[in-house]
Amino acid sequence: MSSATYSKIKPKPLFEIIIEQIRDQIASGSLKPGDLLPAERQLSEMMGVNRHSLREALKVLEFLGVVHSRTGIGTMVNNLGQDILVDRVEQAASFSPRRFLVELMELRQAIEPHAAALASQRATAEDLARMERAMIDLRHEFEGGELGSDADERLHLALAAATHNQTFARLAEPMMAMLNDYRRKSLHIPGRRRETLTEHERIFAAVSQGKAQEAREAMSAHLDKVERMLTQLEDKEDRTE
Amino acid sequence: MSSATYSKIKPKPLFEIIIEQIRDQIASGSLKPGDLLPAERQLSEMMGVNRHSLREALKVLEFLGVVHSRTGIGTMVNNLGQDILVDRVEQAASFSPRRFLVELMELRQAIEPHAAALASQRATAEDLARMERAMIDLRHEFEGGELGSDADERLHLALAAATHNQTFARLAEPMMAMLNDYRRKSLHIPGRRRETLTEHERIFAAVSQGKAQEAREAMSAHLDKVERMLTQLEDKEDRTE
DNA sequence: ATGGTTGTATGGTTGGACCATTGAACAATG
DNA sequence: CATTGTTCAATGGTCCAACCATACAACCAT
Repeated sequence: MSSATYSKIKPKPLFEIIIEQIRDQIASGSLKPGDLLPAERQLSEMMGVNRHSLREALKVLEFLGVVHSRTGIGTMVNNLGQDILVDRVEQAASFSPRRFLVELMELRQAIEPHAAALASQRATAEDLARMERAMIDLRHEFEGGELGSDADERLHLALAAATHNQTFARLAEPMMAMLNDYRRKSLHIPGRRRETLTEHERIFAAVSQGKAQEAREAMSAHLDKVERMLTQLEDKEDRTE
Repeated sequence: MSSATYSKIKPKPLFEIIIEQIRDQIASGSLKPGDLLPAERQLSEMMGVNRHSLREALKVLEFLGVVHSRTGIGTMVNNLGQDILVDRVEQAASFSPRRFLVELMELRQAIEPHAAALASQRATAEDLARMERAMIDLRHEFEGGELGSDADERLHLALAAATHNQTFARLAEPMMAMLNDYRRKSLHIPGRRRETLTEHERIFAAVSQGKAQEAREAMSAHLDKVERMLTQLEDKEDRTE
């Protein structure tokens, strides 16, 4: 057997090449927000591709919000944000089976209580400060009538980071992102914000005091509540469909 | 001036409607990950739109990672959410190769006891049969003087599958695969095989009898032993390096 | 069994056509 | 002069119809 290794041959689809080319033009400043792209017929000829292939690329960019096309006018570069980068993670949940959300919550039930226990043993002063900052923000935003879903996520991520286990931290990030949609909805439920606050306070207290078992149980109880909210929300959506 | 208000009339582009339709099919479970979509020509006719309009939608979904098309085969639904999580675990290995084994074991400590508890509640006769087969093979291979690392891995994977949580099952695969090297080494330690066998028998017994708490503890105890073997082996390698 | 051949279904790409909308230029109207 | 209506060219939106390249299955030849 030969020891030579072979890499997969992957001819890049045309539309992806076109996407990159247009994205580069925007990134390099050749195409500034507000600029009008050349007409499709003209641009496709310049690129040496068919108009359809060009349109496939333009539709992707339009869906991502990078450009927007209007009949009779042309295709314009949006001024929205410099980061043209696509976050697959953000949209992953909405393009996944409903069942996946339930599975994700079960995974949280497995990981986060253990993470809380580890964090209670390993959290540095810096870790605790970051968690406390999220706690303070969460409390303020609730009192101010805001949702506080960002502070919620930051707290969980800070806890994952406090385990000083990079694998935990790297896993927690997409898990939280994929549950973002649902998190925002659940915080609209009456009384849920106050509950959320006390549950998080209990978790943070246990972690900062180094009580591993208490931290594990507090997190587990919190996730039980969250999972109950999830099924409750899903039932409501099913009825309105 | 009239007090009447007018809302902007915005006809949704065809390709966005198509995207939503396909996304709903996936979210509702009508299209499961791994499923093959109808052929473009066929699907476009079913939807009453042109093939090109359908392709504009498919290219967006493909760029987002929801779906992937291959010439001569068709267009298949991806496991976007699960893929992201699996990627994170695999990427973590490249970030901290040295301490990754330790981190991975901590992740197992979090996931597998929970998985064992879930499996004890949900395992079907088929699941138990698959686990038992792995148990029998493990016993036979040990008696025959073989390593039995394959049977070991199969048992853990079968347990993960028995949770009937596909995200657990998918995550277990790379975790087990990356531990394979170490597993073979540890089974060379004198007496380790007999220990492994009794530990696995205890786990299997608890799961097959539906004892969730017992299964959790048995798995946790097993992983404690494994982790101890791991650090022991690492120390030995460090001395010889 | 192994390897080559053929046929068919698939996505990839191209060309061309027509429609709907837009804005500008221009004419018609008061 | 200001307003309104008309025409016209350019643009994106949609559709129809091919042809190419790949993949797989079935069959055949060795």
